[in-house]
Amino acid sequence: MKYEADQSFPAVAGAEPERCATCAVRNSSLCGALSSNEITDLNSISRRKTLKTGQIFVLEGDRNKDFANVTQGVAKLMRGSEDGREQIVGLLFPSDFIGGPMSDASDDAPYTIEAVTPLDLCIFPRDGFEKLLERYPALERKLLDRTLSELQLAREWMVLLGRKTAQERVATFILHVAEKMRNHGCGGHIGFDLPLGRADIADHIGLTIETVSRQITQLRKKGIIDMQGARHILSYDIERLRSFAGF
Amino acid sequence: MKYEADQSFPAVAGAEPERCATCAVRNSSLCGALSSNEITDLNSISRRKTLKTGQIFVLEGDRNKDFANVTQGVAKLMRGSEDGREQIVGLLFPSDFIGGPMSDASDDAPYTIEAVTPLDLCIFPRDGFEKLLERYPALERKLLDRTLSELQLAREWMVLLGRKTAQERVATFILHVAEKMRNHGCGGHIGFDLPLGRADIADHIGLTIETVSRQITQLRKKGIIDMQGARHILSYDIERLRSFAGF
DNA sequence: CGTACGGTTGACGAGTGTCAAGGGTAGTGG
DNA sequence: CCACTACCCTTGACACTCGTCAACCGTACG
Repeated sequence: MKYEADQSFPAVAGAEPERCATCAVRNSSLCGALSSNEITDLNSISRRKTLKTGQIFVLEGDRNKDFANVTQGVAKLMRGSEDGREQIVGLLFPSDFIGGPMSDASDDAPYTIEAVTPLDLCIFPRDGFEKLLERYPALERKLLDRTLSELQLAREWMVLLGRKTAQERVATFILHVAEKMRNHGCGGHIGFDLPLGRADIADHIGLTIETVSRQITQLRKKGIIDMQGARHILSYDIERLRSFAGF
Repeated sequence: MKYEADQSFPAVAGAEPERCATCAVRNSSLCGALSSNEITDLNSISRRKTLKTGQIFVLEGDRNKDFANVTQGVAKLMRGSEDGREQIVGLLFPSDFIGGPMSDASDDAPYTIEAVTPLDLCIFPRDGFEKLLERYPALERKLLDRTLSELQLAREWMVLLGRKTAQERVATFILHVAEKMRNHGCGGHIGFDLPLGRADIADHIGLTIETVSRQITQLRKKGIIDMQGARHILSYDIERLRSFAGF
């Protein structure tokens, strides 16, 4: 694990910090709300960090002092119980934002965040970031937009968990990840590597490993999807797959 | 159904509009972010409306042109399929806000909103409200706070739907509503009327009417709760009830 | 080559859904 | 004021999906 903590790049007026200008999520993340000049302020309080697969960014219940952008990789947001039950309540892909100014509660982290692939983060200390939220309304507005989108997604997932069958859950999950990976090749077909193993898929869609495995097998036998190894998924007819995803 | 549409109260400088000053959710709703002077602007674009039980405010898929505050009563936020399956993704209590500036999608309503009790709303046209969001940063900040809280709640519900047993779901639901109704009498006991019938409870916690009914009976027989009629719930030992709610 | 880990498959059982009947309660009309 | 009706809730019997437990397979890695 390497730190590049507290490197602040003194800004040349009008010029954008190098590492922002070359950042993979410069425009798709929250940073897209900021001009080259404005982003200098954000860059000056940021530090980068890389996590290996399985490493934990924050642990449920810990004091959460940092926000972050995901610049590369995938992370899971999860909640667990003592008796071993676990629910993944969200996935974080590049350009997603971690944390929000929680006014209501203590600032304890409500969820554990863990890297499911190698993960690059751009981390901002809480205090500094909140000051910038006040200074730049466009930044706060973009955070609001993102939060609303996540709320809508969480509610779609409530429909999945509350009312869909095992088969529909798996089909919906595949379509969801395909969209997030932006790998749905133009012609209505998809092909990509699942970032999650069977256990994580199960914890995300409210099933067991075995049921997930069986349903994937079913979809294969029906010719809805094709697999190369356990992780690589292919589908040549997204519409057909979508018809298996329920409502 | 009565309208008091487009009554604008010309503001005396420094004075608060009458119907805001006497509003039950003046401080607990989004309006709490605004001073007496500022709220005059919001009042001038607002209109009141009362819905009877079962009436629909917006229908899933319809063009949603209004935002609103709930001033009295309870509404449900739901999503349904053609084949009759239905999931309630949220409940709206007094001081809750309806709608959000959805930047990403079309402005079609993603959910149906229906009154489950007589419902009083304070409605704002979308355009006017969004202008006020820009003019008053405190208003937008409060909307962000609220949205973050709802996101957290939605994710708690994902845990319920994904990993809890029928019994835990019912216990969690009771505790949740008790808290929302702010009727948990000081001494660790609660007593209140459920705003939802069994069918709506079932659609909210991802079960069937029959299973909900059976689990309530179970909790009664175990002495965890007591009931007077089908709607009024009593519990003299919240901690014990909480221990049945899972994690 | 052996071990470990993740994924698959099978047999079985538990928990919840489905179908059906019966009971309470509130509102309506005679 | 009482009976009738309609609706919601409860309860029972049974079916089925999905969870549990266990064995097996394939691949990666030492």
